[in-house]
Amino acid sequence: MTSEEHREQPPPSRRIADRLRSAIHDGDLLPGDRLPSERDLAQEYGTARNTAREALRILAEEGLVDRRHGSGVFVRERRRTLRFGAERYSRRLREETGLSPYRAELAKQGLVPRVDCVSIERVVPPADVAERLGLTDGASDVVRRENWYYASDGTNEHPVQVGVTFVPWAIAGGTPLATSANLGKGSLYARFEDRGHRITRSREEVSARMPTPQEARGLMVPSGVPVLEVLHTGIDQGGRPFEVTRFVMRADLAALDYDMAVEETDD
Amino acid sequence: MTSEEHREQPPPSRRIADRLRSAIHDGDLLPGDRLPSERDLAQEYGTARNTAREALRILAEEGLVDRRHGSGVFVRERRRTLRFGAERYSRRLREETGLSPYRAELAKQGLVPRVDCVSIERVVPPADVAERLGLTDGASDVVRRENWYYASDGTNEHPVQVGVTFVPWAIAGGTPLATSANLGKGSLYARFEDRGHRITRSREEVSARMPTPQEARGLMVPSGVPVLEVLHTGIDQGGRPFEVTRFVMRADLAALDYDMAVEETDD
DNA sequence: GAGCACAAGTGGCTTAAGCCAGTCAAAATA
DNA sequence: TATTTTGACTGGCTTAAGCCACTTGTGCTC
Repeated sequence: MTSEEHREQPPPSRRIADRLRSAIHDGDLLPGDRLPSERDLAQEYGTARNTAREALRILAEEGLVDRRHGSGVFVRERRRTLRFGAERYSRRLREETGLSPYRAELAKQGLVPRVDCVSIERVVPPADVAERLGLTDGASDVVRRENWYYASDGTNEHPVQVGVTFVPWAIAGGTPLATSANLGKGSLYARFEDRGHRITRSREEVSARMPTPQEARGLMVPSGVPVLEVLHTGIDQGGRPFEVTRFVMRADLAALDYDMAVEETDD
Repeated sequence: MTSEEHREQPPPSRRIADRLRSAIHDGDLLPGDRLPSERDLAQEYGTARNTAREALRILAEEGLVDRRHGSGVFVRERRRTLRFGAERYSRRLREETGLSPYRAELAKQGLVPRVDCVSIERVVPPADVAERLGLTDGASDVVRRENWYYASDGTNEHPVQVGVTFVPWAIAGGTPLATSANLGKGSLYARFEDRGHRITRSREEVSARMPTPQEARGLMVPSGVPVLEVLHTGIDQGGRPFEVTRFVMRADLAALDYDMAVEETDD
């Protein structure tokens, strides 16, 4: 080995990506701005078009830019995110507004909600759901309700999340929960109260991952945007779980707020 | 338009990716298995190597496979995730074990924790942090403590998360909080109690995104894995915020558990 | 003025070829 | 036997060229 300093420098595609990333962070490129075209970048840096293309792909993977076929590559706009917290299960909120948690949350932020109940079925629940509902086995079928949630700012409507709710047949059977897309005033949790289950605790297991191709299509998740997955368990006044919902939400449009007492009392 | 059915079929790279993805989901390829090499795939599907390469890149972006230079592409192993919940701030847990929340959490799961306090500085806090601490402006500097958290299963150690804690100088000044990496028995929250701030509420704002290049390097985040970002605010018995911590954690190694009372009482 | 056709420009995707760098096991060597 | 060397194989990255599909603005036509 000679005495020369071997300054490990990144490959050309990385260097181009680094420079563009800096320009975005420094404000030289503002949200909504168009980046130079692949062909222009290639010429500017003296590389092949594929190399410039690779640089843009890196930025797209990081979620910094949007690539629009036929139109160009644009600095991604920072969207206002919806914030969902546990207070959305509050009966007070429900009674004051008569709205479902999702509708109440969007109303607070001046957005127009739309919820689409795409299916109601009687099924055997997935293992993790059955476990949380305390259904050991056998006659353990549940009602599965799949809802799609959209938000509109007046001009554009985006899908925000999917929620799949599982309710033991013992609770849902013979009620609108098992049959009706429209659950009436107060929505889901009001119907549970009708059946004697008042939500008093909420357990939420939160994780994040990249969307599956189906999720990416369905939620129109842009590249470089993960999803938040929330496995929510509703627990009634008797400490019994009565409902499990799996939410999958676009992480660029939604976030979660939790405001909790730090417990010193119980175990 | 003629009468022929125009079955929109995906490009070759997608088709290869789809087949490999199915093989993974169906269990034909198990976690840890090696996928065919780029050159083999290209030959098998009669495409250029770059096309096979693109297929593997798609799977890597989805977080399904690990690419190891010189070695091959492997189905990613499902890791056991650490679950962090609000009960980790409990004084009971602290007093029983004498451990910091992180150490207590890992101990419960039989893993070996390591925490590295890499810097303690007096700085002007970022705007979002200052806002949550109720610092309007002026003499609003804080102590900034940066901690790196690792987990080891006995053979391999992984970085799990970074936590950057901000404490108003009015609270931290002249205490170990402002100077010492090792905070002694009970760690951080015990020291706050020494100063008269007992944590009674915890506000956590949870979001997810792709890591920045620095984060990806520092946390060794594999491709196709997002990070969870948690902005945590500690609130004392008087309802005053006394500490804000921004956690950035690998979403493949960690998740969040929240178990909360649904509030009917206060506003 | 409204509508349409077209052309220029953009990203999407592929090919075929090549060189580089990391890995790993087999073979050669001490 | 223990160590080193070597070479085959792996992914990393680039080039140069080409065709396709989508978008958009321009200018023409009715």
